[in-house]
Amino acid sequence: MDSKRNSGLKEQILNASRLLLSQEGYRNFSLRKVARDVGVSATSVYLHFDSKDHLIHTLMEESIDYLNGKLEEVSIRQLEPIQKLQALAYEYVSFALQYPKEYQILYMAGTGEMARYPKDKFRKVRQGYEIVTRAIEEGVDRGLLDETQPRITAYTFWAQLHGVMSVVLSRRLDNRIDRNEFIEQAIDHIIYGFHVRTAIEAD
Amino acid sequence: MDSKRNSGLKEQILNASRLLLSQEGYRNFSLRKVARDVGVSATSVYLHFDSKDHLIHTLMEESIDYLNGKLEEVSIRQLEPIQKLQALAYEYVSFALQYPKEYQILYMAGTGEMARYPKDKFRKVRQGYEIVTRAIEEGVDRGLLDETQPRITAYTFWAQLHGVMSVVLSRRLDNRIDRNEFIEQAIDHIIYGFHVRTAIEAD
DNA sequence: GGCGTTGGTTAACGGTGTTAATTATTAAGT
DNA sequence: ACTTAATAATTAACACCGTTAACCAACGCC
Repeated sequence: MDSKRNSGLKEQILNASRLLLSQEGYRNFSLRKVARDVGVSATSVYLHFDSKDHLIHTLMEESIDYLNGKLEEVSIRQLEPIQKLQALAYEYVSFALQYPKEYQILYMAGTGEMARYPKDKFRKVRQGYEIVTRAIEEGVDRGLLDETQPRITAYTFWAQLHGVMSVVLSRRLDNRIDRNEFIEQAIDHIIYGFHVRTAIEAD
Repeated sequence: MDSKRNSGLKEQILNASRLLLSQEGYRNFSLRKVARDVGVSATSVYLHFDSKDHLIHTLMEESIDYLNGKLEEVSIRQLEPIQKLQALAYEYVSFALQYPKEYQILYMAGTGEMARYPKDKFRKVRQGYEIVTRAIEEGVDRGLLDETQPRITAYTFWAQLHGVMSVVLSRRLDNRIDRNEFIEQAIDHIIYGFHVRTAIEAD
């Protein structure tokens, strides 16, 4: 009925979903609302997505791909391992702050949505871990870090960051605390916790 | 129809809810299922709870109270600040591992449920932070820790722990990694990340 | 013309939270 | 013992949800 017959309905659905999901959360997110927002019948969503889950997972995958790209960019920069880890942390934080809708969709997901996330796409989820693991291994090789199991450390690193941003974005942060200061100190703590020998001796 | 007419229906509802919620997640949790499980009509739930949210929040509050109690116990023990922080961390982890159902209900909650959590009950949520903050302040006073803003550090501490357990319990942990080893190392990192003075010099 | 393919529709099914009206059961008062 | 009030539970209904099936309209192609 519009000028063009199908001016990227799929994209329209994704945009409306992104907005609705971040605004009203998973609980109040419904296909029928999405359909209403884009001015189309509810069942039309099924022309582009197999299910509500498929739609949500598409949204998640978008963000994962974007974030992975950003991390990869940082990863190939010629940086000292410690600075690289720091840069990775800030890149992650930047994504969360710059695209809160997208990040929230990811981090609001909770166990439920994650459990239903298709297994064959978990490769991408792991990609972030791989990048961090490589940076840590590099640090270990150069004698800057004393981590016996870089893979575990990578998980710890990621988990801590996730926890930090989870607190920041869910209003659980005491409002007497400045957000940026909190983030800076948190990242500082996380990096400092990685047994950085030279940093201590050099200071 | 049973022997006793109402043998703690409220408690039965809570038990069934705990189970269902942890097993099927928030997504597939429904009052009607709960009602069916306890063998009662769906609307009977409303005799004891104002809404689905109220039921869920009651469950959350239970766990928060329990955990706060455990943390308080640790807190009044006569321990050196560093050991106290470590003990608090392990208490938190123990709760998560010993009562995974309850912990999952809390940590699966995500932003949505948390946003709807009644404001006047957030005092209790903060209690955990207060306990950690006190421990850190004690460490600072005794010259054991070098933290300029204990409150921020407390939030960091908590956030990191949350992140770690979030990874552990949501199967996002690579299965080549031993769970306990991961947890130990993570806590080690977290504590070590707190600029610990004597620990470095004494070692 | 006829034909299938694409992009969309409406109708319907079983399930959901929640409310209103209704019935059974218990406790109290006199 | 009989009435009254409160309590505990029920059934019926509403509006919404994800999903499926059946249908319809426009287009390209022969």
